[in-house]
Amino acid sequence: MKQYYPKSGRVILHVDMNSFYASVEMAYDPTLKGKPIAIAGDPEERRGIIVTCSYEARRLGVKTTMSVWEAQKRCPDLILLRPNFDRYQKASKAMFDVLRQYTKLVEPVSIDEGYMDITESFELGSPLEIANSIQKRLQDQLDLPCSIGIAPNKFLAKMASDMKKPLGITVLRKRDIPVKLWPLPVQEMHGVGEKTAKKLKTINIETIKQMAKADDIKLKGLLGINGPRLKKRANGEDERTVDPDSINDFKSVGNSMTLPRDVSNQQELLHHLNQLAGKVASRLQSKDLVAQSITIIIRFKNRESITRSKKQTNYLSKKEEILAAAKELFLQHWNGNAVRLLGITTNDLVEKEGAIKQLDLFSYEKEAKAEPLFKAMDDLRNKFGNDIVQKGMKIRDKETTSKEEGTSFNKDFLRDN
DNA sequence: TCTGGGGTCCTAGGACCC
DNA sequence: TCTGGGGTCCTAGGACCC
Repeated sequence: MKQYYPKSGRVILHVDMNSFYASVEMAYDPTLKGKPIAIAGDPEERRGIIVTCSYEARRLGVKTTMSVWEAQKRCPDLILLRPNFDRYQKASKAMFDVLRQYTKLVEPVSIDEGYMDITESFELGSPLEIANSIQKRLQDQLDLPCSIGIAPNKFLAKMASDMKKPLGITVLRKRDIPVKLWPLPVQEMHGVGEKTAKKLKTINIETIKQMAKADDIKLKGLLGINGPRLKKRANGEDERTVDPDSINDFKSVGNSMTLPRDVSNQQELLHHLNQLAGKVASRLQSKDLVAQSITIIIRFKNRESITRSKKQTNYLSKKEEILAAAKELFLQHWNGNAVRLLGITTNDLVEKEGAIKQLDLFSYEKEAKAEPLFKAMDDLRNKFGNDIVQKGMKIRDKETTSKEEGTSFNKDFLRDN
């Protein structure tokens, strides 16, 4: 195999699975192949939406986030499937295991997409050869199609993987930017949504090229620090590194539910809050995390919503603790109007081991037994600043809790257990 | 008789401290 | 006698993404 030596810079891949949930279902049941299928919540439920759909369904006018009844109106033969998250989770793990055969520098960004830094992987072949090999293996071994972008940084790789679907491979080099990237509408940029596109239109920015050439001061006034950042991206500049560990740093864990019908009965709402608290607690515990803050969300019948949060004096992890904190916020802030959706989110998460250590320190402090340790930590703070001391503790916690187990990757990943 | 649920990041104002 | 400005924490809301 011909060796490829990078002349300069990085080589980043963005691997994006094509209509992931639908593809997993078709891999699981091949008789579904070639048919219009969609993954959606309960079809009997009036609030169900299309989560993902096959390309056959897309051709017939079905789109993600469309309500189920509208999708059925457009496509009467649509096959509706309930989501099977365990199945998708398994497929996802198998897929990332394949990616990690090429490099350890794999950063999952969601269940079905991730970045890879293959700068140092040139002994495996050219970037294009590597991308071809990955795509073929995912297809042959897992029966799952993907698109891959190849570029010198994350932003360009992400834009590139979007350019050809399904089963595309797109190279986007710096010199390709004027021809391949700049003609696109600015809302195609990752990070520019409906609202931002609307704002940009007020200063006559409608294409990525216009964004690339825009005035920094104007952008900053309009979009804050995100303005100049987007301009840099439009010019193909993005320094973010591929971080394999970022997936483990949870910032929040929460659950919410749109109620089967709008509810204004307090007892009933508290009952739903109780259910949510149970879900959040079990997810926190399975991740070995405790929370220092809690947020509730209440969406009313008219779709307006409020969030209310409170920093806690104690760490939360048990269902009863989470329910008590959520209930307090709810009773304090609910105005009695009919509720459409309820949610509980826990924030400021700390790994349980670290939290116990800190609690231990706290109780020692009360008993004034930990003088030497506190003095040592104070010394460190004086020397390096508080950040370093906290980071050190966090890193240590991570090392002790990291775990990995192998999975054989073949199509059977879907059928076992 | 439309529009879910899981997240991340940023902004902005007020409290509080020095 | 009338008045500062920086920094951090807490809270609420908004934009965006998959």
